[in-house]
Amino acid sequence: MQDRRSNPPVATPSSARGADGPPAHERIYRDLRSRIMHGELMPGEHLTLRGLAEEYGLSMTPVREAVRRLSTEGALALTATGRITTPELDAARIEELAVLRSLIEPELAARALPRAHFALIDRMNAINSSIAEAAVKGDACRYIRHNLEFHRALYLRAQAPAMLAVIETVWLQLGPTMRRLYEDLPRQVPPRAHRVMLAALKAGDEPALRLAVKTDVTRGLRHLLGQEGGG
Amino acid sequence: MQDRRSNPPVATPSSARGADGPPAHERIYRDLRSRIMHGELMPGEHLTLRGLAEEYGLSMTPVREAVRRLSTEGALALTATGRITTPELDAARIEELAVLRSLIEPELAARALPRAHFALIDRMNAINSSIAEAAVKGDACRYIRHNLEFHRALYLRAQAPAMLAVIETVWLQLGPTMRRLYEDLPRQVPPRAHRVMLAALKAGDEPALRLAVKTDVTRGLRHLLGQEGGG
DNA sequence: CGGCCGTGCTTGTGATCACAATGGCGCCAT
DNA sequence: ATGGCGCCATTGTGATCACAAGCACGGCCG
Repeated sequence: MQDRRSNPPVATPSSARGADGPPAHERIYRDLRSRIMHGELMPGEHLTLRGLAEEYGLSMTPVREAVRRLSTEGALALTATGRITTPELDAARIEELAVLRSLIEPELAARALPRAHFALIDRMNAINSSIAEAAVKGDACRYIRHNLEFHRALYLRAQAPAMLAVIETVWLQLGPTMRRLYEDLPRQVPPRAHRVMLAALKAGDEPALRLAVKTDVTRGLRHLLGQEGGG
Repeated sequence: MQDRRSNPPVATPSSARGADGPPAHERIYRDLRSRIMHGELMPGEHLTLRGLAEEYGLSMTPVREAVRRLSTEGALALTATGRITTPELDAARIEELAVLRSLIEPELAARALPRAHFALIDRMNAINSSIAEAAVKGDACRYIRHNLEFHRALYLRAQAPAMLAVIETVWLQLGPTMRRLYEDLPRQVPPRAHRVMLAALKAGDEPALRLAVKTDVTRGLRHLLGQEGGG
């Protein structure tokens, strides 16, 4: 790229701030985080600070902060020498993360249950259709994105930001691996457990909801572990 | 501080690197994280990048990364304008974090149970004594530190790094609040549930262990919520 | 005497630079 | 032809600087 400034010593930071919204490092962080969580990056992919900085039209400083935050969350892995890659999870790690999902998500669902209006169920139904659509089109990224959106729409009603943050971190860590899964595997049936969840939601049946959520998560686990040898 | 270098343009980074161990930003991160998790900082305390930089004898750059990572983990709170404080948790947030503990820690304990040698139980007994000792001396920091050490010693045997990382993040968020709790409250009995945990461990009784862990965590919750109005 | 506003110090943000270590690649010797 | 070695480009690390937005304190006016 050309020099964006003619006077040698410094550049004007104000010129880069098109909008006064969130600061640059926050924007990179959110964008990268979303891309990783939704499986837009394959496991083992290499990233560089300068590459990302150029991609986002910024200097290394904010990029570094974003990358560091993401590596703390397990969304990115740093080699011993500090190189940045998207993580490759082994079977044990995947199992752990799936168990965390099965521990936390039923609780979130149960907390959301009393607050689940009809509008929410309608919305979840719509998302469910989008999932099926993405599955038919073989769009792995969209499939993952809508799948998580389905869960998040429900959990947002739980009024439990701390628990939601934790579970999103788990999703984040699973992001690249889920990408590989849905890339390789023939598309799974449009989610079956999701329909059970919706039924339990309508019926106000908490135990059934908890079980359905756990089943949904565990089903994904089996697939992830089943193909782990082939990766 | 005086200028550490006479030539004006740049300083030599090599002079600051006394040891070639972990990089500076990692050291600050770990140190700050430990201090926060173990309640060495009160809730609502103010920190500044330049202040921390001076305290650690570094520039703002690595400090910024450490602070950002910690704020991502919920160990530090940033005001809307970016000011850094140690978080003040409300009752709902505390309850959430306690529930997360009660969901995850029994699972970790159960996974550690088959691997719990005599040496581990001995060590946990010793830590338990240290807890009682700190309680008598009214040393809140040491009390918190040994209490977490007690749990961590057990959970390390679970061979579940991802789950351990998550629960440590929860501890981290509770750090300053626990500090305030143990500061105000008259010292609680030297942990009762810990003895039950040890008994269940010796007996190899998983359900009893799960219950004991959950009880230990929930007991802390009640105290935290009970005094929440007075903070 | 109290509330409002302006000014200045404080603080976070982002860019740039110098440096060291690493990883990759080609070259040379066997 | 292949394996080892050394050089160069790449990449992360940390320091420093310029800038803008705050917050606080003090002065001014009501």
